[in-house]
Amino acid sequence: MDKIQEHNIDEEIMDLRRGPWTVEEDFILINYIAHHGEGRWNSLARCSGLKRTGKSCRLRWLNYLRPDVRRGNITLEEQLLILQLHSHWGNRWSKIAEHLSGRTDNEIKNYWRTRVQKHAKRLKCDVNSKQFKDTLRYIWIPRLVERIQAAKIPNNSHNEAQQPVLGTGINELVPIQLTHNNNNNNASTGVTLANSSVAASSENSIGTQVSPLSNLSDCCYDCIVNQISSNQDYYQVNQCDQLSYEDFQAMDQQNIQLWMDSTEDVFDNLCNIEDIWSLEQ
DNA sequence: AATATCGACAACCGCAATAAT
DNA sequence: TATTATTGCGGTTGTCGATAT
Repeated sequence: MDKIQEHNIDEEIMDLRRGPWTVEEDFILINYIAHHGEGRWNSLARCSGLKRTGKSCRLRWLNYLRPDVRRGNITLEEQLLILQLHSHWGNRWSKIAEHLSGRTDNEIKNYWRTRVQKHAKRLKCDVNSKQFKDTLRYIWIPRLVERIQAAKIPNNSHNEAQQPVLGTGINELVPIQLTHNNNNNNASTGVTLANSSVAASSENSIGTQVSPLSNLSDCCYDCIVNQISSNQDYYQVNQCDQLSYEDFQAMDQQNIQLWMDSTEDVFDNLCNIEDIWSLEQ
């Protein structure tokens, strides 16, 4: 008899329930934990009267019922953190979740799969590919930073605070404007991160007021898709002047401080990414 | 109005690490 | 020390509501 059969028979004998939790079950679980504390999930499952596995009880509590669990839309700041932490740690969801107060690993994992991976598909590249990672790093993340900054500016006619939470991040993509003095891969490689006054402009070419989202979506997104899918180096200014991966690395070294300086306020209430990483060393 | 498809999220599963015996 | 039970993690699947056809 294989393991799966054995497992199913065990569940039948114990008459275990599966699938979505009912309000009554939630109530029982909350009450039990209120009186006995959390942990010892198997004995909790046995003693509480719930016809669930200990695993199932634990998951329900941690991902849904726990009082400090934060639910709802992922904020821009959280998106930024997730992208940055994922670039460092990969799919270590629980580790990433440690740094997003109230968010569960499951929620972050779902966010990544439904939002981020979806856009990798649209860009026709693998989510783990260098192409996509670079897109995140040099387009999506800086764009998020811009939007966070914009949302913090009071009385701004383009104030995005009215819409601080997005269902998706890629719609805010705009091409980063790079300047590039390619003198044989020396340190002269330069970059100008997209200027929010230009890139986040809410006017289109004919001066019509449009939402920051709509003016970015189709034209710019298609531009990115076309360029990346046709395997051109997107990060070029002069037509024959392409940036290599090494250029990217050098660029990052040179401009990371600039970028951090320009986004200093953004991180007021966030953990310092570098600190987090160094603590993990 | 009925059906199909999609997206978001909840829940399950297998496995590995750790704790308890 | 070996065995068993428990816990936690990451990948995957299932469910359900919204939207498109």
